Amino acid sequence: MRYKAGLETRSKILQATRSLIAELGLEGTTIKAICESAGVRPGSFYNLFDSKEQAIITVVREAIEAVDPDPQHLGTDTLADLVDAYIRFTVEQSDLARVYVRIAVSGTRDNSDLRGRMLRHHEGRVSRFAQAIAREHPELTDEHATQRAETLVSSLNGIAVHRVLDPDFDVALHARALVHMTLTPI
Amino acid sequence: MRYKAGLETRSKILQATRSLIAELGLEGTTIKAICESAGVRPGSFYNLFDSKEQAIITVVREAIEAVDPDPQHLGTDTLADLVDAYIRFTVEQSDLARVYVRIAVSGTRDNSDLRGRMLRHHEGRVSRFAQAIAREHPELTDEHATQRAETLVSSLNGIAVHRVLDPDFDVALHARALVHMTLTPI
DNA sequence: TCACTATTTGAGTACTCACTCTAATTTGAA
DNA sequence: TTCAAATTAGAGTGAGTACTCAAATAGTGA
Repeated sequence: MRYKAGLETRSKILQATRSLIAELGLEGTTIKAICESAGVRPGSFYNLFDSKEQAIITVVREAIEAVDPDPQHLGTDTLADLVDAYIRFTVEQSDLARVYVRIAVSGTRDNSDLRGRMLRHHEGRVSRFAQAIAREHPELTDEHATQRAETLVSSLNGIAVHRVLDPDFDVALHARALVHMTLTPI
Repeated sequence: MRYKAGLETRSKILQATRSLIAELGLEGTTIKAICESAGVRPGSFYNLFDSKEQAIITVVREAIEAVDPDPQHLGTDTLADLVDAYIRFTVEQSDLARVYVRIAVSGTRDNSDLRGRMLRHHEGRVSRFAQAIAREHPELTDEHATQRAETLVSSLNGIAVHRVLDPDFDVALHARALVHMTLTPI
């Protein structure tokens, strides 16, 4: 992918993948459908992506990065910012949030490659939440901040999963309750 | 299914489905694999089940019912009992917990039949949690108890999802923290 | 302009899947 | 013992899947 034609094809494929996920879910997002929707032949697809899975993961990752309140990881984000970004992703990109969860729980117990990546991503998020908590509550030890961040992030994931089931679920309300509970001294 | 032969075949099929889910995950749980493992031909399978999905859902539902602390719904269960049952299911039957989550987030936005069943199941659980909270904390209004139950159950789901990703995740620790937070007066 | 590589083509491969159907066999109540 | 219904066998169906590959074409730096 060194010529601009390749870049354009890549972006057409990612756009088609995004639309298909939103319209038809993961089952409708086949290579055939992606290629038809992008106006491209399978050979071109496989010239740019190793697999269908790779294209889907790329779409999800880009969407998550797009709502990052501190993409450079400068430590300028507050807990409220982070939670807000999380809520925005789950509410505004609920189709991709569903795919994210599906990827997380796909495969078998010992499907180490993909699961490892998801875990690292989760740990990165926990770490940023923990730092934000520590900045706002210096009285907490790092260990405590991390533990609370871990509970909070996992709980937010649960909120997001439920929002996938029930579009009327008030994500913001429950997220706020969780943050409040997390920051209440015990 | 009126003769005992049918009942035996049914139980062989469910047992095979359970093993396959644990060994190979949902992708390995094909009709072919189920039938081979159960020593049965596809025709027999479809004499007893309408679809592969039905057999899988049966397995998951039976496992959830097996850990119910109050199967008759008499209102004798405490919040601790309910949370404990939840933890036991996610820890002891983590393969089925994974399948449960996968079913919940499968399909498209508007896949009403299955999603509706999952939602009703969730609401039933929230209602039992809310009643237990109300029994233990009569000072809370029903509305508040329900809202806290809703946050708690969704959060527990998140803990369960994360446990699926990371078998070392301390479900009990985080569940306890959540319960404590939920019951702390605001 | 040329040479080299990126890109595209699209028919084709090799496979899996859930599920069906008819005929044979077994069951158990009357 | 009879016999209708339950159960089983198992080859077969048709539709789908992700992905490949050799050959044609287009883009770009020198």
